[in-house]
Parts: sequence; C-alpha cells; structure tokens
Amino acid sequence: MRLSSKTEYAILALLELGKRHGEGYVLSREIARSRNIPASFLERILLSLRNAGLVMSQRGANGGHCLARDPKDISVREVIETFEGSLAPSDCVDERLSPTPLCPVEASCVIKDLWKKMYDSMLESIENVKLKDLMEQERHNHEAAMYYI
Amino acid sequence: MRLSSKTEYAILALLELGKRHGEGYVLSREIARSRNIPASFLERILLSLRNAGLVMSQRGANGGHCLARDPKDISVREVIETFEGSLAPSDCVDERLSPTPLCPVEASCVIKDLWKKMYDSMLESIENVKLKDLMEQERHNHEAAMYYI
DNA sequence: CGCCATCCCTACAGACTCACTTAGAAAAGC
DNA sequence: GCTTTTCTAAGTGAGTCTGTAGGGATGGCG
Repeated sequence: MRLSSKTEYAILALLELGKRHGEGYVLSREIARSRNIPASFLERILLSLRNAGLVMSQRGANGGHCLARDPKDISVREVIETFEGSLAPSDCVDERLSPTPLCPVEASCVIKDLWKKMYDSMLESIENVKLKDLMEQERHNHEAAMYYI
Repeated sequence: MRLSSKTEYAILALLELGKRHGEGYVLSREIARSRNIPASFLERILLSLRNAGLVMSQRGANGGHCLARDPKDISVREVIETFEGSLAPSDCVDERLSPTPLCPVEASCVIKDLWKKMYDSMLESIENVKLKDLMEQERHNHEAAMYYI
C-alpha cells in the first residue's frame, strides 16, 4: 500500500511553492535543488500539477512555476489523487468507476463493505488538510528545531 | 493504493474455510470452485496462509485445508499484512522498518506526520475486525438476499 | 509395496508499473 | 536570433502482479 514517490515529491514541491507564494515564478531547477528532487523527474511532476490546475507555469526567460490558488484552497487529497488516481483499495469501492456493479457478488460482498470502511476512514483523515496546514506545521517544526540549537 | 487480488482471494478462501469450520479438511480445488478463484493461484495463496499460521494443511488422500484457529481469533489486519507486507503509505511510518530515521529531514518532516495520520486511521478502521465478523455479515447478507426472492 | 490423490515448491511468462533519463520542440524575453 | 525556460513524447531498466506449468513430497489405501 505504498504511495508513489511522485506524490511525495509533489507535496514537497507545493510546500516550496507555498513558501514563496506571491514572489512570482520559481524555477523548477530551484525547487529540485532546495527539496532534493531529481530535476527532470520534477519537471514531469510539475506538468501534472499544472494539468490538475494546482500550479501555473510560464515558459521562457523569467519563467517558472507558482501556485494557481491560495494554499488554504489546495487540499492534500486533491494532490494525492492527482498522482495515485484514487485511494480506494479496490475498484469496487472507487466512486469514479462505473456505478454498475463490477463483480457478480458485489451486492452481498462482505469484502466490499470492509474496503469501504477502510477507504472512508482514510479519506476522513485527510479530508480537511490543506497545503496551508502543512506549511504552518513545517514552519513550526523548523522553529522548534532552531530552538534546540 | 489498490490492494492486490491475492489479499481478496485470501479473505474469500478464509470465509469459505470458516463456513466449513469443524467439518475437517477442505480441498483447495473445492475452495477455488465455490469462490471462483484460479485454482493454481489459490494453492500458492493457501501456502502463504499456512506459513502465516492462519491455516493448517494435510497432504495426501483425504487431505486439504482448514483454519488453524477459531474465526474469532483471526484478524483481518493479519490477513491483509500477510499479503501486502504493511499498510503503511511510506517506509518512514512503517514501524517494522528500522527505528533509525530513514531520510535526513525525517525529524521535522510534515509529510511523515501526514502519512502517520492516514496510516493510523486505516489501521483503526480494521483493528478489531475478525474473520468471525465477516462470516456473520456474509450470512446476514445472504439471508437478506433470500428474503427478497 | 504400488498407486493415486493431494499438498508443496520452484521456475517461468507476460503484462504492467515505477522511477527516472534523454532529447528535442515550443514559447517567451532580450 | 539567441538564450532560457517549460512542454512533451519516448525509452529504459528494475521490479511487481497475476497467473500457469511441472514436478517433488507425503499420506491413505488396497
């Protein structure tokens, strides 16, 4: 049940963009360096983020990337689902897929009930987490670390 | 985040074994037929279940498989982890792995906190679900279906 | 003992996914 | 037109997933 590294990199990139929100475009190279992400891989991730409407990009000199919305309006769930497709543990509880049953025993399937329960609690745990929350948490963690030095 | 079909097949097989608990050994062929699982694939799954101590097997004529414990003592989590390894969304929150930090920023990592939250609620949702519960649910679903015919 | 049924175990196949890299096209500014 | 940057497709090597195939080990039975 591991999440892909794309998802982690995407969140890191958004954190970096969030930190510089309002300061114009940020180079992908710079994000890669400061968050330790393979540069060419990050480019493709930023492209996905752009297609998902989370990031805006500008080509050419003075180009780069920035958040398409305020951090408080970017939900972690949206980011994860952009890269994982869906957090559903099985097709039969994935509400994006066909509303018609996918397997013959679906109506009375106990496994489906189990997966649904698991899926619902996963979603609930991240439902209201926004990029803004992660940014604040990160700032707080950083300050705490500074304090101990 | 899909679970493997092995896990689903394993739960189905255990449900079938649970239904016949106390009636001696059940042929893998019979489990495969009644739950619609590829026979040779199921054999390997039963082997894993046996190695995990969930099932007992007997070779030769009159051989077969049966539950190694009472259904009320078989937890769904144990079954899932037998086949998925761990439900942790990332190595850094997998308590089975090294207690020493896995990545340099781990101590102040906000993503780790997020994964931990998600992981904990997944586990909580299945923590106390036993095979017995699924069996009862299945019997109930089946009776309900009968009622409507 | 010989035979057969059944589980045990390994090896392999084919499709797919993951984590990247490469290489170049397209756009924007100077 | 040159540089800088993003955009995009294609490829790669390793690994995983869902099985299948074939034979070995073991137990019951005549």
